[in-house]
Amino acid sequence: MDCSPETNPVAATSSSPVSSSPPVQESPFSNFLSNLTPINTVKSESYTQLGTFLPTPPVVFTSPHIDLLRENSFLERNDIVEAGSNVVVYKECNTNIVQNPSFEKEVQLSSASGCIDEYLADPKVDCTNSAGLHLKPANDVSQLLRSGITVSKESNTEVHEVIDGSTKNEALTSSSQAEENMPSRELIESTTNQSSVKNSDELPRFSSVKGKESAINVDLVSQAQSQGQNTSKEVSQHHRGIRRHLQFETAVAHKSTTFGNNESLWSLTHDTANLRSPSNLTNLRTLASSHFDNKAPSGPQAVSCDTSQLSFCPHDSVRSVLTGGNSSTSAPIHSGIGLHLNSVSKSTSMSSDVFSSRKSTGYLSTTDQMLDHDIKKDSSSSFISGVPGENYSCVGDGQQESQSAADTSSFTFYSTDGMPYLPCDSLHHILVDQQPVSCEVGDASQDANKVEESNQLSQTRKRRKGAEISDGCKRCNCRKSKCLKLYCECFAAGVFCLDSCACENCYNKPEFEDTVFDTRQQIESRNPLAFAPKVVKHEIDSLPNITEEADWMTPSSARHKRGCNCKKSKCLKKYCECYQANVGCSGACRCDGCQNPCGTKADQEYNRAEKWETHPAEKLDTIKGGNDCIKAANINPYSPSWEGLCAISNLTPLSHPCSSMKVSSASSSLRNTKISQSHLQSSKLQSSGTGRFKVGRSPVIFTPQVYESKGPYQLSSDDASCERTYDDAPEILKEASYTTKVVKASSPNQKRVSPPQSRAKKVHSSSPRGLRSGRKFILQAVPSFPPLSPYTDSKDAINDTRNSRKDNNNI
DNA sequence: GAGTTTGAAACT
DNA sequence: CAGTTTCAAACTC
Repeated sequence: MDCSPETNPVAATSSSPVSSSPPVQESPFSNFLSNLTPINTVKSESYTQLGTFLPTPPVVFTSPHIDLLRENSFLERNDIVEAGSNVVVYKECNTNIVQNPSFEKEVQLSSASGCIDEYLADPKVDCTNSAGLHLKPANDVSQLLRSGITVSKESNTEVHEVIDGSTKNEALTSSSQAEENMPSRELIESTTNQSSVKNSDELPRFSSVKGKESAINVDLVSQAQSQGQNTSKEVSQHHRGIRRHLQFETAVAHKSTTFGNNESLWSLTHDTANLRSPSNLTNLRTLASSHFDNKAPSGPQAVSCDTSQLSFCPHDSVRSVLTGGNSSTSAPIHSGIGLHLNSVSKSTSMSSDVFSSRKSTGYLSTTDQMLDHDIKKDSSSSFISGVPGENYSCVGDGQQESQSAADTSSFTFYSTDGMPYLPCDSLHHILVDQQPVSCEVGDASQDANKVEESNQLSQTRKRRKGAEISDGCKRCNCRKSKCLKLYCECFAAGVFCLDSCACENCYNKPEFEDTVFDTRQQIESRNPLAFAPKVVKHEIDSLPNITEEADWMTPSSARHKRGCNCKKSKCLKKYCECYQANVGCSGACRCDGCQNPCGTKADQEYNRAEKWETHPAEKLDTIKGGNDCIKAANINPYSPSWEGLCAISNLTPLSHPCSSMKVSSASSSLRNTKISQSHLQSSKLQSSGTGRFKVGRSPVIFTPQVYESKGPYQLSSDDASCERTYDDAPEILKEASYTTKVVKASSPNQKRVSPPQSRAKKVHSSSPRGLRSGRKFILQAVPSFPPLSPYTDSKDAINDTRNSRKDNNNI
């Protein structure tokens, strides 16, 4: 696209070009490193002390994974194994990857933005050191790396020497183990080599965009994985694709910040809820990668977690950091990226069959995809969040799909709001389907044919009007919005537009990263939930002590967050977002003549009302209005706040589909913070208001379209609840969230299940008639999650009544 | 493929 | 906050 930065609509706030790199030898980085304490000398007991040095809390792996971790060299460097303990404390590099310049500005203060760079720059710089480097000007390493990037291949050696020398730590530099397990050096070499291959046009991109060093590094890593001799074009495209991936990584890294030290999020105990943590995802990916490296054929049993729960909300983490939130709620950015990168690099040698194996397992990570495509030499990273029940679409690079064999492309999986739940397998299919095109390399004639076919397919797809493509991938077709408004599906999903998009004058590209994020910030300032998933799936079947509620909840009680506003489509066409998402309309909808096959608004309202009528006790705590209450309550049934109440401990931000930026949250912006339930409760109950989140840039934009959340009190890690709490969310949302808790606290049969706190007391009991009184409701008293299905518990008579009312409503 | 319809997003 | 406009996807032909 002819998008020149000069015409940047938003502002050319962007990126301050990075001028020439300072002489490497003069970088203060050297002196800084020289003072670092060798990580290996750190004992577990000194974590407290270390904590002051390392903002990143230790990562705790449960014993079942210790061997695995060891086996995969995850523990070799910075890990601390407590003797006689089943817990391995893996001290993770506090890699705050801030690819996003916008975030970088914010995060640098409290995080080691340069950590990842350093980590990459010198494999011998362990995490501890890296973590400590947060004190260091973030640009130092970046500058070093830039220097390495910009220097010719011949100078790579010199660069490395400089870097190594800068550490002045023989222990760090001489460790063959580190060398072996931390192929960063190789990566650097490879990347620098590649950089030498880049044409002159590429270099400026690497070095001129502020805050992109990390992304660049990761890009380089990815490139290094499989690319030995890539053409400049390949590098360029690949780079672009990776950047998308990196955004996600960033989000992941930031997201992890929100996890408390003691939380088991990092325990790789098949805790699906944990997978919602980007950090976990990262680790899992890493683990999976590593695991596959060694045991590819055996499948990802080690990572048998349900990736479907993955969701990301980078914002939260970053904001938490920025706000200097307390450690309990906003742990220092904790990324695990180091591991990830490490594994990535280690996975460079992965064969495609390994990927096939992974794909078959249902666990596909960014790493997997990245590796997969790297192996194919034509793809860039992508992120997949196999969220069961979550719709993901692949925002793919048409070129990739069509030209993958010959050209580099990137793709990103989105979770589309409109699609039915797409199991991980679906994603696999997508990838696998692509594989034949992109993977099979060998026969020249075949390749040529495939390329031709791919090109044809690509053109066909690109011409196709509409975003969705047969493969489930989406691409926008924006013409006037510059892809910087929510009109743009890509932008809304938190992903960059792809080359395959048919958009015009597109600014939603990595080149305009700053613009994109600025715009996002603006939008979020108007509507903090703008990039939140539109649809969330709320499963309460597993609600402890509230099992009966499951009876009146549909198996997948997903609902559109805001509800639709259809007037003419009767919610029978994809114009309707609810219909598009395969979710029933709810009281939040303002649709007319709703005939949504997944459930009409009337059904929803009736069910809810019926339930409450059947169980007036609940009304005592929650009702103060009539049906309006229901509607009002439904306004935010899936709001982050609401979700946060459901399972604060299991926050799951998602941002873009297949989970990607249509698992986005990327950012989406999704600012999901994993906050201890107790904390959240207390904060909520304390009248909230504390700005746990600040609307800021979303590092990564992954906005899963469908969130799955479970009961508020389900702390089980098995439950993936997506809880997002937005302190900056409208008060109404907070209140709604609160009310949800109140409602959940009551079982249908009037069994009170330890209501959240005394706040419920504030809710005045209302007469049983309150529900239908028609009075204006009080949001705080309204349950936010209406029953999606008939309250089976309500007996047949009720059902009969319901049917009759339904008929009336239809009339 | 062009044109229309639709409803979300953006604007006022 | 409501009404209007803009926008792009969905849809129709």
